Amino acid sequence: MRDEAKTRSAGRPRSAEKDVAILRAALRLLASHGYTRMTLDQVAVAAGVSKSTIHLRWKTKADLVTAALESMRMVDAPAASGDVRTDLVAILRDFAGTVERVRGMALIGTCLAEQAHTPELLILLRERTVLPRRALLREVLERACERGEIRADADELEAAVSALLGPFYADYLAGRGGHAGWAEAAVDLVLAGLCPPGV
Amino acid sequence: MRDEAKTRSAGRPRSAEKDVAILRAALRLLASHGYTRMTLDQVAVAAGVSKSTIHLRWKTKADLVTAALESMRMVDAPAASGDVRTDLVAILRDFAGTVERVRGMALIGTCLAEQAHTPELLILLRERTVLPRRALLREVLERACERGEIRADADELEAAVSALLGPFYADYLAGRGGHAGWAEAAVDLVLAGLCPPGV
Amino acid sequence: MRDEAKTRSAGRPRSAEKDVAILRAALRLLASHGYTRMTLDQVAVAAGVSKSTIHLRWKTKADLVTAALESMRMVDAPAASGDVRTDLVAILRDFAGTVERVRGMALIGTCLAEQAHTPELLILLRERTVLPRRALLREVLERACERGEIRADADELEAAVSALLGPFYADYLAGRGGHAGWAEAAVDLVLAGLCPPGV
Amino acid sequence: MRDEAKTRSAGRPRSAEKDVAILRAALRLLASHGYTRMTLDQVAVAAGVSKSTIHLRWKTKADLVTAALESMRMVDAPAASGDVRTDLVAILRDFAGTVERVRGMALIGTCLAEQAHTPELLILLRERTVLPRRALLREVLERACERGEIRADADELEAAVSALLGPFYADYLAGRGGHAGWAEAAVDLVLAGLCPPGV
DNA sequence: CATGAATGAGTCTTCATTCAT
DNA sequence: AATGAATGAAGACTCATTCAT
Repeated sequence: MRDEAKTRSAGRPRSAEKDVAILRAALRLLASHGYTRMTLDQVAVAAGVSKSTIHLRWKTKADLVTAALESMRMVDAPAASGDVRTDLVAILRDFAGTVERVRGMALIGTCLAEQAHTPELLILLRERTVLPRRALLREVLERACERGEIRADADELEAAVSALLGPFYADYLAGRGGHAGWAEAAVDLVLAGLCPPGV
Repeated sequence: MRDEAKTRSAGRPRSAEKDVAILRAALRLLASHGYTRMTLDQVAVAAGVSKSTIHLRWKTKADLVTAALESMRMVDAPAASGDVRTDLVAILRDFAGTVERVRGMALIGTCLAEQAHTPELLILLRERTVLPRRALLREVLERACERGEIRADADELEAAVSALLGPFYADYLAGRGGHAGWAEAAVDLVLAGLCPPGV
Repeated sequence: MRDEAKTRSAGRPRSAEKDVAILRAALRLLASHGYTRMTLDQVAVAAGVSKSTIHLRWKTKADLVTAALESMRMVDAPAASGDVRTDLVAILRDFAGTVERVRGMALIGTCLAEQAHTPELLILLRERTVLPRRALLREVLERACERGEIRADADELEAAVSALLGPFYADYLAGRGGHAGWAEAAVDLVLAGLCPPGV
Repeated sequence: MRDEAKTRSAGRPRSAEKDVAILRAALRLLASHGYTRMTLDQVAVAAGVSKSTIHLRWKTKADLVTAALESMRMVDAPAASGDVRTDLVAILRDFAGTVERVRGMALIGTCLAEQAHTPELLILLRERTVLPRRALLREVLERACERGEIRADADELEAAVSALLGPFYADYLAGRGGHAGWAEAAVDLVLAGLCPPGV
């Protein structure tokens, strides 16, 4: 008999716990098995629900996976110290940590592999994880620009961001991922390239 | 009556043409559909052979794909001009061209996605394509080192190679892949970082 | 506070409008999709109620369909002119019209197809539609008998009724259903066969 | 190494026994369960093959059922005696016997019920069973026409055929199917209607 | 009463792999 | 050697039915 702003729709309310349980399970299985190998059965068992409960929320497997990717949250930005180098390194380390924690490379792999068949996956991954992380880095660089510590136009800033993140991917593919000091090396290289000539 | 490494057993010899046709078809389909979505039927049809003919040569699907990856050939190194910058840019451009031509990012994606299930894939990809390309780049850098144009130890050289290739991956994931000038920007950044202080 | 046959239990009375909406929807979907293909979801949507509301009234799908068939109403008998031929033709035409309007042949088909699994269906269809229609025809014939216009015993009358209706089914199955004049031809044939020898 | 007219295609030949076993099983199950209730599992078990073996021959369930219907063979025409009445009765009795033996009414029911969803079914049933039977009846009538025993144009002949077969369907639906003498009654009625006036 | 959520059994179809010719 | 048949083990999705609000 409560008449709140949001009028409760009739019937049994949909369990929010199950929502997140399903999405989490899907995301984890997606990373560990890949899109095609991940089965709805696995997700259902892992989430502790019936397969039909999944289908009640998402019509198809692609819908579920899409939603799972959409639900992905970037970890919060590391605290800014004000020092360019420190901040960039912090972001890159957090990035590497997150990728490792969520099996990010496998996730990226699935999205790349499915590009021809389910292009939404890569698009979503990009919007939810890649671009936000890049924005973080660019912001630090922009502020340094304003302070006159570095000099670069918009295009050069994008290139700098790619130069910061890129080595991580290249290292991973070369089998030398996770080696210490990669972040510092990348930051130093970029900052050296962007330092105003006179300094 | 060729006497090659493989000892010939009695009966009709296996057709070498079919070998390469199968491998080529597998590689192409692997890149376009991904490991799990690629079916042996598709490969058989594309190669113009029967499914059994494939199994006659490779016991399982994983074996076939492994072989296909093994058979992958790096394109020949671009001609060296002697100028560091020119040579590095040429290698990176050839790299980007090859990746695009063979749908390399999808191929990489499949190998990453299958890492938990079929780790040989990524290992093979690394050995056959990633590492050789890196060797090309490192060689150019090493020669420049010998000439005194740049200064770096072994570790720094590896890092430099990752800094050269990395932006390509980062750009791709950010949705800004294939934009002009990326190779030059990467090379300039790296060379700036490696130039001897006095110069 | 209606006091009908069905004893009212406490609480909100079941909506009679929903009853008929559900039954109507069920009947229509039964004819267009067949028993097994008709889903309760479709019925619920078509009737504008929830699936549970259906189950509240009828325990199972078979029960619902049975009730729907039971609720089927024969269209009223065409006005009798007193002339045998005219009246028979009128009944047959009305029959053909009804069958077409309610997709009767598909409905009959479902009942026949389900005979092994849900025999009530055919029984109900028979009682509610087939037999009443036959009674109409027999009545006309009986009156003609009393007037001495034709001569036949009970068995022969039943046979005559089958001879009147049968061509419709045979034509339908032969793909020549709905052709003009079938009713007249059937009536003429039957009347010719039943005419007293002396006439 | 036989070079016969039909060059044996390579590989293991497809088992003809399995072909007919599958088709027979499908037809039987179609009649007893109806199209939608019949499952490929049932067919596979009944035919003693694996489900995949069915799919190897027919892409979909509809294809299988269609093929089963196509494979249906009319029983051979009863021997002709030359006497119109005798021959017509013989055909009708054979018809009734066949319908009973193969659960024909259920089969017809399925085809009618599926009309909206799989119209091929009814079309096939018509071509394979209904029309051939009608042709048999019409032929007898036509010969009688030629001998001058009856008189009718093409349209009237078709109507006569429907008048012969129709009572069977009408009786069945009325619940009085299979009663003795129906065939004779139908034949007598039709012959009476077609006899030349002067006789 | 009425609704929407939740479920388990079931169905078609796909596919890597093994057999028979 | 090469082919096509045959198979068993899944997997996505549907649906009648039961629960909880």
